[in-house]
Amino acid sequence: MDHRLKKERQFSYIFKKGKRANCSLFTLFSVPSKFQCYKIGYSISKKVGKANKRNKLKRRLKEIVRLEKLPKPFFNYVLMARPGAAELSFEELKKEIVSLFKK
RNA sequence: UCAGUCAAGCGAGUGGUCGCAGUUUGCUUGUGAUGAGCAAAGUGAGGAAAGUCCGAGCAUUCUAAGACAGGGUGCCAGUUAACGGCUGGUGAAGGUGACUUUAAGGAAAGUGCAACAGAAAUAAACCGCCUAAAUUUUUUAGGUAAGGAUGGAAAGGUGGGGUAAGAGCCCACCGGAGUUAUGGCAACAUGACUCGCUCUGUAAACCCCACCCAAUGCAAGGCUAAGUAAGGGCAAUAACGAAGUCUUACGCGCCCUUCAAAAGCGCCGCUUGAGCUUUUUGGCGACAAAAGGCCUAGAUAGAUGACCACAUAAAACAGAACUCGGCUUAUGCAAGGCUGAUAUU
RNA sequence: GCAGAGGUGUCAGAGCGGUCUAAUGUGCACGCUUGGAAAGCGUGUGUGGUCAAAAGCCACCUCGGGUUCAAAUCCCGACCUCUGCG
Repeated sequence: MDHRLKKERQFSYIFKKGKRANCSLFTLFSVPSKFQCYKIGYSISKKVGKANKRNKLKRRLKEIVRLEKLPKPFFNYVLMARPGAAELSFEELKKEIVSLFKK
């Protein structure tokens, strides 16, 4: 099953209606859905860095989400990164994201 | 040893576990069409993938020819599919040198511009110098571009002769123009002879000359549904058609909306290509030719991450998006050659 | 991915080869006006270096080169910002 969000409309819907959870470098939007499988999208703006930095950050975020099994079923998420997020190491990222999902 | 200069080459290895994206094979299962799931095998970013600055392929615009406008290039020869690139030369400039840089045609086809300063800026008498006359403070007329002052630029330069004072007026050297000989494919170089030689700079100002260029970019464009479909508007020797303008030929009615959403990639274009590599041959070289071997990303919210081990395992700039050839910029290493200085032998 | 536009004092914005590089508005400071303010009027005002200070001089129109006697302006290269195209 594919757990990625891909459509422009879904992103704009979640940004509008979702509940926010903040920390210094990330924002998590969450919205309840009808389906059992969760969906998660990643939004990383150009201010974070150049193409290779954004790519690497996204891969790491995907890896953390996969290993820790954070998202609950019947929910859709968008994880947004702010400038500076690309400078963290893998372990630091892990702490940030886990605490964010607990909120 | 220090300083410099040229610069070949390399730029995250190997094995394992989990995870991601194509390909092939097998099994299961579908659509109007493309497909989807599971398992195994094997593959998976760069020297700049970047900037988008040039040049091509490829695709579309019914088609074709010409003129004007517009744009580009600009020493010579070669190289290439092509180029504004590259290679080898020539001239010029910089550096003690190795070496580096170079938009380097034409100002005698024409036009424009040259602020301020200065007497005068493309033609000249402000001061000065000399001669003559008047007057004896100086003024007037003429000669003169050697000196002063201004400027980025002042009428070829330096020295000597000459002269009332001066002046290519005359001479020597340098510079310039023309003719010619030799060498070179050529740019050009060297020499000889002639001419005393008015004619600033700017063409990265307009322009002239020579050569080249249609425009738009894979978000091009095509396929499935979907084509002689339905509706509306305009028009009759018209209008439309290469997308700036015009002419000629030629073709043909032209334009808009809706039926279709899933679907801003559902599928094709999409990776075998001016491809990579080894050897030999030709060439100073860029490069070319021949023979052998190889198949090496193809995504579409856009595939490479995490952990462990190997003696250490750390590291810059940085991520393909139709594809090539260059240029430019960012950046970690670095063999070796050469130059200058110092020291020792 | 492709195509295009721009960068000038604190801010906005003209100038697009030449006198002293920068009009105008805004902001800021001071003065006049007022019982006090606002508005209005007038004057001044970019940054850095040199200097004890003022005046003067020099440099700076995103940055680095080039053409020219002279460049914010013309040419080349970089950096940054913004816009359009399904």
